[in-house]
Amino acid sequence: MDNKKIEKISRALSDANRIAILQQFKKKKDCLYCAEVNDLLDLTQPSVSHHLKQLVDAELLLPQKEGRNLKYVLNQQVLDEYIACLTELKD
Amino acid sequence: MDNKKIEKISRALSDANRIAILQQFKKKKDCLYCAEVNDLLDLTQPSVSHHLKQLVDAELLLPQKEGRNLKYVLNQQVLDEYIACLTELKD
DNA sequence: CTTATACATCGAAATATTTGAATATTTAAA
DNA sequence: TTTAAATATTCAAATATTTCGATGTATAAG
Repeated sequence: MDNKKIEKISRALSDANRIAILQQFKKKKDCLYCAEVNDLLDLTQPSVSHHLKQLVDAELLLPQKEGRNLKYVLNQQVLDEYIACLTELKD
Repeated sequence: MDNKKIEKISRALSDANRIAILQQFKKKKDCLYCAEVNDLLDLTQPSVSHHLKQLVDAELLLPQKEGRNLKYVLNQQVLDEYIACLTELKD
């Protein structure tokens, strides 16, 4: 993972709303629907869409269309790689 | 570690210059001097000072004065706690 | 085919971040 | 005690991010 990617993922994680989205996966084990995120956050739909886009662009979330709905799953591999880079900082 | 802290650390990590500073510890194993960071980055002294402040405010770096000089050490404990929070996201 | 639902995009305002010139502060050296 | 060196602070400009209203697009339902 290069520094540009580390920077992008870090930026995606640097917002309270986006952290809340990711933590919601702990409660809804496998996946989260876009509509559920709209209910979770105290923001308008375009703002939620913006935050989800940051997480998808960082590849922390993988989107899957289901008709009119959008389902997200956590990208554990990218998260693992990011954690590995941080672990390397510790020598 | 609460979400505010996760947010602050993530933001501190979301900049190419600050990532470069942290990675420099891999080469200079124990500590880094402020002057070394000024040499490392292609920025003016006030800008470097700003970036170091972000890292210190996030407690990723611990500053130690040495006369006129300033020495930084990596705060491995905070880094470990941050990594632990990210690991928890994976269920 | 028309309408409703789910989500995305655009545009603009508000806010935050990054940067550097100028200057201040602290401490060591002369 | 004057001067020089290392770092911090202030201020303003440039840029980026966040937010939301308005609107667009895709798909399902009637």
